[in-house]
Amino acid sequence: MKSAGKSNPEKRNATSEDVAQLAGVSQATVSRVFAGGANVSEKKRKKILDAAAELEYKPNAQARSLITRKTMMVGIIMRNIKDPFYSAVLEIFHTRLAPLGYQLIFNNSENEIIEEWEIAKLLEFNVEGIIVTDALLSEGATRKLKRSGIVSILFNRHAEGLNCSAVYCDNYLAAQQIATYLVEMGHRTFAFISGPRNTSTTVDRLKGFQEVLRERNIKELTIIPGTYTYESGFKSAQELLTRNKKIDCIFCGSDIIALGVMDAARLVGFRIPEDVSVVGFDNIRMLGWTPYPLTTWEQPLEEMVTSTVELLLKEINDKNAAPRIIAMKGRLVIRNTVRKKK
Amino acid sequence: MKSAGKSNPEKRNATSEDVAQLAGVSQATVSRVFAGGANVSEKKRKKILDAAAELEYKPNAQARSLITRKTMMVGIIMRNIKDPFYSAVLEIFHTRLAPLGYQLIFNNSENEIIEEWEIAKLLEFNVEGIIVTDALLSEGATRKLKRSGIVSILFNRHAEGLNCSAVYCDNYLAAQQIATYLVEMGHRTFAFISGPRNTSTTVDRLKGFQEVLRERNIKELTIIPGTYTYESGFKSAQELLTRNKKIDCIFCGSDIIALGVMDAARLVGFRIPEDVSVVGFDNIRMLGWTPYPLTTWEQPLEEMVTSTVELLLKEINDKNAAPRIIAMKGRLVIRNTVRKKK
DNA sequence: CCGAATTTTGAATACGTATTCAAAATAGAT
DNA sequence: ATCTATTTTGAATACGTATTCAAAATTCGG
Repeated sequence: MKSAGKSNPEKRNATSEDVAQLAGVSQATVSRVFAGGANVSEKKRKKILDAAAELEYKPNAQARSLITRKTMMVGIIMRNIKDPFYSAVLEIFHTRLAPLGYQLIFNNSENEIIEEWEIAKLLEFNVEGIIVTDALLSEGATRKLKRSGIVSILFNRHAEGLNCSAVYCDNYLAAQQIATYLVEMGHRTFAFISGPRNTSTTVDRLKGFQEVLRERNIKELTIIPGTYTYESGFKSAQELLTRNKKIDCIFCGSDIIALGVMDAARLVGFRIPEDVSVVGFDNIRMLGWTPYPLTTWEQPLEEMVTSTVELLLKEINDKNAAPRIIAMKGRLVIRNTVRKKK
Repeated sequence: MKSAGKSNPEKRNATSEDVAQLAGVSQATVSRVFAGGANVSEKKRKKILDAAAELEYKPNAQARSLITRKTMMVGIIMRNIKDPFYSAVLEIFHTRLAPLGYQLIFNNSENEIIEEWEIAKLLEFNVEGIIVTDALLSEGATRKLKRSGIVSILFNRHAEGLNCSAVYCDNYLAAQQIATYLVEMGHRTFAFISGPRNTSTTVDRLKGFQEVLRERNIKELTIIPGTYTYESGFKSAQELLTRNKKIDCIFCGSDIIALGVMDAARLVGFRIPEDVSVVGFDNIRMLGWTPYPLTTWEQPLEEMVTSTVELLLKEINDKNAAPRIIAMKGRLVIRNTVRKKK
């Protein structure tokens, strides 16, 4: 005896052909109702919709995309999804793309540079675009994408020669403003606990920060590159503070790094901000939590995602559009980890 | 003048037909090479692979799925992606599914119960299965999925009548063991700051916890339902501790809740664990951070995801398989937020 | 070297839709 | 009622692949 119940596992989903038959029209007309909604008489439209409802018909996305050459799918490749900043990014991307009918194919990567093999599957699935967060695309990957007519956009990174659009927070400007603020608060000796060296993020921030220091003729800047993790921040701060006690202020490459820095500092006996000031970057939600009233730079998250999606759509609709690089501003959020020094 | 550069936007991707022509064979043979790898002579295979490489040919997933009736796509609907526990879950799902050739379509939802309209798009795209984390499927949605032959699996939830597979941590057992541990540590008055009431998660834990208390003839248990957020935990603890100072221990529905609880408690002047003990649930990575040395229940994350994927594949390959509900154990992780009371 | 068994191959077809083109139906003007 | 302009319709086709079926090529045993 077969398994009971009404569900018949052999039954195929209803097709537009089935609907057409039930409604007494041609398949073409059914298609018109579900595609453009082009000219079709009210009478038949109603019949078709009724038939479709009865059969629980829904258009087949694969068949449709075969003919329209639009898959309505976008790939997203993320590093660091465990960082709350990027969890939020993902959520917002979905919130923006879903109403437009786009599906989001999620991919994880550990790599600083996304290579061809990592996008191969997305190519087979003919995504219309690829969003890459916190990482770069290799030259090979970029070339392949371009040749396949697939739009790609870097989120929170940019690269000069790469011929690839990007949306990011203007780290140069941000670092300048942060540095200015810190100097005006009376700080003179600095450390920068950053993310990986040679990424645009780190380079730009360093440049902006150093520029201000140079103008003010301040020389004390220790640079410690690492990764964007709590552990990295913790370790770096521990080393820094035990070997050199004369740091006024630590500028961190991300909030998560800053949390590690704060915990390490406190563990070594430093009070924040009395003994050492700390500044973060991102303004993640956690900073509302009491142990971490971190002064930080807020990235305009929502706007960055909005711009990215706009750019994406624009390039999808005009494959000849030249790549654009959009820098967004952000703002300093002052909480309680920077002291006023006399 | 048109935009310069070699990329020709009108160029279509190479098809198996193109490859066939270049290699001097039939389209069918090309297909055989890329599909099953079925019988095809070494000589021709080589020719075909060379031609394919030259044309940068890759099979078209949509066309393929049309004929094979396998889309190699799985949908995942997540609540609470901002909770680090679930960020980790997502990452692991991708890590498990990618090597199997499955693409993961990410969806976000705020809802406790996923309704039909939220899965409609996934149905159009013919995903082979849907994973739902931390939420339930409505009856309508479940019925629709079943009728469309789409597998669905609840992750970290379960429901009796729903005829839907589930993988979750055995909350009943966990709560029992936690309660036993707490009682043996000398605690007598308890609060349970939980997630939403009426979810299996909360119900099971409450049942297990209460059972132990009943056995030991302990009556003091205050129950405060909320959501799985820091803010909810913070607020609940604040209320609880200002109105009733005689709580030995607070059992929290998730680690994130517990972090809010701890911060609130400290703010009100309670030391942890000297004045009040706190226990969490999940064992998120953040617990390695110094301010939060939380004793908690570790969910066997990796194993849970592994089981979910196994179940998924099994049901995809045998649509008649009866739904299974798998409860996994986990273990108590003792850190430093529960005191030994005399 | 021959016949049988086996492997390899290509022509044809199906998957489910959108679109083109010409025919049919309708509306509109007189 | 007649003729024209417009709207609505269906037959046919294309999208790019996997698979079936029968024919062609190869291998094998003696």
